[in-house]
Formats: sequence, C-alpha cells, structure tokens
Amino acid sequence: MPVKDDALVGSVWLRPQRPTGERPALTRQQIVTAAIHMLDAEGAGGLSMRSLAAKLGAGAASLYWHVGNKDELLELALDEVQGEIVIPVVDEVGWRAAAGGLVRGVRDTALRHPWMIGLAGVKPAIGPMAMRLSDGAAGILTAAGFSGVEVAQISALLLAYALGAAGMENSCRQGAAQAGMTVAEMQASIEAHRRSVAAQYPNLARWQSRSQPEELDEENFTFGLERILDGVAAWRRG
Amino acid sequence: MPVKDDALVGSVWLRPQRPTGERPALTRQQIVTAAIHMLDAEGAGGLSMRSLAAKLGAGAASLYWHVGNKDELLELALDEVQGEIVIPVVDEVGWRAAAGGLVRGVRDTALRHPWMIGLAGVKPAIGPMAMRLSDGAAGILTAAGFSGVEVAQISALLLAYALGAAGMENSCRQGAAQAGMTVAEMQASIEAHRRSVAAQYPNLARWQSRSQPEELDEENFTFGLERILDGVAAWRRG
DNA sequence: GAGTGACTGGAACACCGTACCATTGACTCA
DNA sequence: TGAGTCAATGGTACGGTGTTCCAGTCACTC
Repeated sequence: MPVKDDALVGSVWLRPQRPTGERPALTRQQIVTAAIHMLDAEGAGGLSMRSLAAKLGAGAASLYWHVGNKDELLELALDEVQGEIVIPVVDEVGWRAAAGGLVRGVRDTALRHPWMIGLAGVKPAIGPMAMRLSDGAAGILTAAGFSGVEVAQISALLLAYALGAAGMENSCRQGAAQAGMTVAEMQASIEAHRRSVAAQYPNLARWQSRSQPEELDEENFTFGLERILDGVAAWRRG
Repeated sequence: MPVKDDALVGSVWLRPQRPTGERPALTRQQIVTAAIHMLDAEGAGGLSMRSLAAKLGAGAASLYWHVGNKDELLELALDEVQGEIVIPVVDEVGWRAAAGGLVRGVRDTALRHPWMIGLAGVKPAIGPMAMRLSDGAAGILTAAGFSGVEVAQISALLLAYALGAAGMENSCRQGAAQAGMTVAEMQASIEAHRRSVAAQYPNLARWQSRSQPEELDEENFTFGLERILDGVAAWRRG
C-alpha cells in the first residue's frame, strides 16, 4: 500500500523499499530465505503465505508488511538464488572456460532450485543479482573480444541454453517425482510406452536409447555447451 | 477415479482414456481447446476449472468426467499446442535449414502460447505431439548424418535453446504487460533504473543498449541459432 | 504522560481444485 | 411395456488459497 504513485510499475526493484525501523521481529530477508527453503523442499506449488508465516512463527498477514505480494516475494526469491551463481574470473581461466563455467553455474543453480525455471520465464530479471549475472557475462564476453550488440546477443544465447537445458532436465525429474518413482523407473515406464508406439515414430525408434542414468544429463549438457562455444568461437575468428 | 491400479503413474498418456460412449455433450477435445483459448487470453493464472466450465456452458464438476485433473488438462493442452509446430521436410531444404526451421517453430509456438514455457519445464513430454516433435528432430539429424547418442544430444541442444530463448523473450513481454505498459515503455523504465546503478555494473554500462524494439528479438534469436548450427556443423565435419 | 508510527495478527472475503452423490437420459433386455 | 444399466451431468460442500481490514501492541519522542 505504500507509494501508490508508481504502483503501475509491477516490479519490486523499481519502487523504494518500505523504510525499516527497529524491532525487526520479522525481516524481508528472513522471509525470502524461508521462502526459498520452502520452495526447495516442497516445490513451486508448496509455498503458501500461511504455511510460510507459520514456519516463521508469525501470522500470515504480517508478511504483507514486508513484502506486499506473493508475486513480489517470488521475484525476490528468484533474484536471491541467482546470487549463488559464481562468476568465473576471466583473466585466470580464459574466456571460453569462463563462459562455460558461467553457463554451467546457471544450469546447476536452476537444478538446485527447480522452481526458478518456471519463474525465470515470467518475471523480468532486473534485480541486483540478475544484473550482477548479466554484468558478469558481459565482462567475460568483452574480454573475449566481442563488442556492441554481440555482447548482448551471445549473453542471451548462453543464458537461454542454460535455462532451457535445466528446464528439460528438470521436467524429467519432476515427472518422475510426482509419479512417485525414481528417474530410472520413470524412464523404463516411458520407454515401454514409447516402444509400444515405435511404429509411428521411426526415427526415434532407430536410435532407441538404452535407458539413460542421471549422470548422462551432465554429459549431454556439456556436449551442447561445447558445440555452442565452438560456434561462438568460430564467429569470433570472423 | 477409473483404473486405480496404475494411478501411481502421474501422466495422462500412460493410462487408458475413459471409454467414450455416445451423447457427447462435452468432449475432452472441446475442453482442451477451450482451455487453450483461455490460457492464451488470460495467461497461466487465468484458467480455473469453474471459469472454463462456465465458458463451455457446463458445471465445473462435469469437466472431471473427461479430464480427471487440472494438471492432466494442462498436460493435454501442452501436447496439443506442440502439434502446431510444423516439421520441415529435410529432403527439400537440407538439414541445416530444416533444423533451423524446427527450432524457430518451437520458439514461435512458445511465444504464441506463453503459458507453455512454464509447463514445459515441469511435465515430461511424452504425449503424441511431443513424440512427433522428437521424432521429427531425430529424422532431420539422422538425415544430416548424425547417429546414435548424438541425435539425442543435438535434439536436446536445439530444443533447449528454443525454449530458453522463448522464455527470456517472454519474461520481458510478460513483465511489461503485467505492469500495464508497452515493451518499449518497460524497457525505458528498466533502462532508467539500470543507468542509475550503472556504476556497479561497468561491463553492462559499457555496451549500454539503446532501447531495443521488439523486432530485434527476432534478430537476436536468429544470431544465436546460427552460432549453434555453426557449432553443430563443425562437429559434423569431424 | 500523551502521541506517533512501525509493526503484528485474528477475522473475513472471494476464489480455488475437487470429492460426493442425486439426477438425467439413452440404451438393452425380459 | 417396464425394469435395469450406465455414461454423463452438475449442485453442493469441504478445505485451502491470496489478500484486505483493522484493532491492537510496542518503542520511541516531545
């Protein structure tokens, strides 16, 4: 309810935080941290303002003094976890390893906090940690010799791959989990279903995968990353 | 409530559809179609079983005869829109154009139905249309001369980029829309905010973008796609 | 000692997904 | 013709959700 003037602007980051006095029985930071824990533990659907407040030993309504909105809370949580991504130092490892490390970091973080994948496609990334990430990517690509609009384009390419790959990996795990099976069991189940309709999908049947253990996700991700970096490097050479 | 036996398996595709008799005053297909329209119009949060039923001139409870679950309905809707993606004929255009066209198709469809981006990271893609897509990708890559695990790896790479890029583009639009501004206004607003913190983000400030009209999204996407295909082509040559 | 203002939280509102179950109507068989 | 079957419908109700309202509580200043 504060600052109705620019309430148009829908993002937490574009309006001043409510001035914080003393007696911090409840803090925005506390709330965000607890929300992240709950999101990690229960999934995106498992976070309710009531349960979150209960976990903090507070009343649900109290949260709204610090946070204004559930959407806003999610936006804060999304930015916070982006802070876990370490930005490689390009001078130490070279641009290609630095870029690769950054992409890997984004993907790992997204897999550690699966709920952020769905959010990243909805909330614009302009929080401080998202900016730090963009800036880090720009720094690495600048050091690599790119300039101007290329920097933004290649940043977008790398980030899109990281998020997309994490999303696809996650959908498998999520699907398995909510069916109450392990990923291996799930894949066996899918494989059986796939085999039963193999006739309609000849190309798929031809390279019918032996069931893929979870380690292969890592390998597949790396393969794709290397191909992208190959393409980017080739462009760099002109 | 039918077929409790394999209720473990969480997916629509892995259990038999309820046998359909006559008097189809309401159809699964009708419901899915209406749901897609409503999702497109109101966004992912705007679909409720009640409002959907009302739109169909039915009671909310009636939907559950055909659909079992809201989650299941979303799974059906997700698969349905994947049917919009046209799979290029590789013999006519060559593998590179075919692969590029497929990726572009995925991205365009995802932008046309933004709600599918969040879903794709959650539900495993084993519906008929998703399989058709995987099969199409495998066919194109097989024609390109790839084999074995490469086919799956490159498919995953391409699909991840398409979905990730669509997600990032969409988050901008979504952010603007829910703030009640055009994308341009939104970007100006972000830009102002970004300028005010430019000191902390030197790399970003260095390549400070003039505000990007929406057409540039297309251009940026194409740039990334070409780099990926360059990398894949280089790998193909050995 | 009164007043201010940051902060809390119980109660209530409108809405949600969905289970329950009485009802409908077309169909088959005696 | 009448009874029985069964796919399909939808009103009602339950428990849960996000959010608002507002009466409170405290630490502080004048």
